[in-house]
Amino acid sequence: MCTTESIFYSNMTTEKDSNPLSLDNQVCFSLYSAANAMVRAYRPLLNKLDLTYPQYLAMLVLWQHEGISVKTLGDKLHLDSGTLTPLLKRLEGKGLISRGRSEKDERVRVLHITPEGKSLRESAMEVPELMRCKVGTPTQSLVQLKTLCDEVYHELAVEKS
Amino acid sequence: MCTTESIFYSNMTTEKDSNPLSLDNQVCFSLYSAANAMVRAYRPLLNKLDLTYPQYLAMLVLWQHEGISVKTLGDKLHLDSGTLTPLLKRLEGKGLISRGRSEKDERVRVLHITPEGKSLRESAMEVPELMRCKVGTPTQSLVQLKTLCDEVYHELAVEKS
DNA sequence: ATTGATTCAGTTGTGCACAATATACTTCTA
DNA sequence: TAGAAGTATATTGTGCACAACTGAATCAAT
Repeated sequence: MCTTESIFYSNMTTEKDSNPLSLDNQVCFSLYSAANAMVRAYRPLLNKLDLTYPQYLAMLVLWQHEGISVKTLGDKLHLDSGTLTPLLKRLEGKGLISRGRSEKDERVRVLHITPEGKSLRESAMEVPELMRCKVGTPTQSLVQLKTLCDEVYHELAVEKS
Repeated sequence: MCTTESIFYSNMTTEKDSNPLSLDNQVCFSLYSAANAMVRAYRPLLNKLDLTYPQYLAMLVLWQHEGISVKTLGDKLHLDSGTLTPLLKRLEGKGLISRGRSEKDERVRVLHITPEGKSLRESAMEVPELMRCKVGTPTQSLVQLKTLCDEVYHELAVEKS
């Protein structure tokens, strides 16, 4: 149940249009636009690695956790097999990973980094720094943004159970 | 040029892994996950209106601005014609909008709301409130989140020119 | 008026994101 | 241990998001 004490919008000035169906008042639209712009900004950097942003995210996890399953990867990235299976096939096609089978459980795919995948990590190391240069926003604000995004994510994700 | 004084990550604790290629340290991943979760949370609400989230956004603009062009709509939604043309055809297919031509300039499409589109606004009015109920996050935090998202968006969007 | 650049919308192709479903394998339980 | 229930991955279909490109209309500036 909800107290319905307030509507789902947020604008800074009280003078502005207070219509809840106005785009300017919607947090979600700002979130959506910022996320799109962010992926767009990554593109030229990741093109040099021949990776998309979701592929880059998958590689980040696999560089840290060798031999995990599709399920575990999906839990970490908050993505399902419908998204990951074709993405992982593309990474396999580029020779960056291998998609083996677990010996203990024939259902699970075990994901391994190839030597080429490993060596790509060197080029990827500079990406966070280059990306940081694109955003003039102070670091403290970015920390705050991350905290708020994580908060909203958990509010929306926990509710599923 | 960039001062490269800091890398593009942000974690709260100093004890944690400070690897810039760690998922836990990336603002962008939090932003990306929160945006995905948000669209997912809208889905059951918008299913009742037979709209997707981007379609809902387009309708929000068209309810407020009758007779605008695809270009103007794209400027407001930060989307291009490659995304909007098929989306608008789907809205037209549902009978919610009409896609006319400008008399002054034969290149531009003029978008109008149909009576059915207009009447859908009534049902849409409750969506922001229902959505607000899904997020326990205090309003003040959401205002802050919106401000930060808008800031990041402009940092990334202005750079294009 | 002619041409050269610009603008608007549309098309094509790729790659997510996800719902719904399928299939194969595993585990639980009677 | 046979069948039921559960789990892991894969498949199919829809709808974005965007890059790259096309074609038509308009504008600029002679």
